[in-house]
Amino acid sequence: MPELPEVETTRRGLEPLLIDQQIRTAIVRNRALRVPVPRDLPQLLGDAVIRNLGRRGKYLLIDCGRGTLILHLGMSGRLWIVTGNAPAGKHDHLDLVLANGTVVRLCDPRRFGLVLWVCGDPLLHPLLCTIGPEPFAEHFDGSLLYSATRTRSASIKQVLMDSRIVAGIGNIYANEALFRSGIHPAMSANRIGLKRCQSLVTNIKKTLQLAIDAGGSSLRDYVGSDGLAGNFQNQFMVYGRASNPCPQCGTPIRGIRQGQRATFYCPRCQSR
DNA sequence: CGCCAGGCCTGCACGC
DNA sequence: TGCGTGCAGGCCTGGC
Repeated sequence: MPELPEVETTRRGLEPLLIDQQIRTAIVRNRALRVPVPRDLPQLLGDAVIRNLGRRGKYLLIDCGRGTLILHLGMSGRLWIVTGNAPAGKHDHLDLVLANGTVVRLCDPRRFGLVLWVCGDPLLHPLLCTIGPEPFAEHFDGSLLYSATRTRSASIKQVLMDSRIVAGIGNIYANEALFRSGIHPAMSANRIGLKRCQSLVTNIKKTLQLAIDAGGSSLRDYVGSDGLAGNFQNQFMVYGRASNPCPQCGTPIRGIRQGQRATFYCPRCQSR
């Protein structure tokens, strides 16, 4: 589920509650995520003080001084603050218990997420060191996307979802940004000119920002750290809207598949 | 029952 | 030879 806007919404929601707080312990109920949760997480985290809450692409980075807890929410993960004494459910695999009593809970029904502990620079971890520019970085601009795509004959949509090109863009936001730029998702990336790359970067930033402003998108199970659903799904132009009218021209939105993933576009507004 | 779902890694066959 | 590419499959549960 979570793409960059949902992870960022989670980060912002948790930040004020976690910064400078001491961790009492971690409760691991199920280690069987995509990568096994470290067995000794309670010892690694116990008494650590959270210095900073960061994000790289779709990864959440909890800086504990002596090391960093890296979380990825996979398709169905969610981090939330336990209110009251809510008993752990079937898919609540991990709790971080703070010294002040606050409990941060990781729920991930499909278990595609992961929890890692790294010492030293977390950005050097093999899973993070190949990630491309953050979409909001100033240096991520049209000319960078243009040069990064010259050798890529794959479709622009699949290239946008390649984290080595740009961080954090998944299926929803690739579809939405391409619509906003009027680019056909099946167009070969290396056939897109500089002007359109510039437009695409502008619309990637714009779409992600609008989604963050809306608290992310809530499909199926996603809710933010405060338990509230985001509502960017109400602003989807094309995603999930096959055969509904294009918001710009009224032509029915077309749904196709690209590399096992659902793609949605307007056949009139988006050209090759 | 089969199919679908927001992620991402691996391995394979293929063509240049 | 060695890329990049396009697939398929795997990791899981739940909803329709």
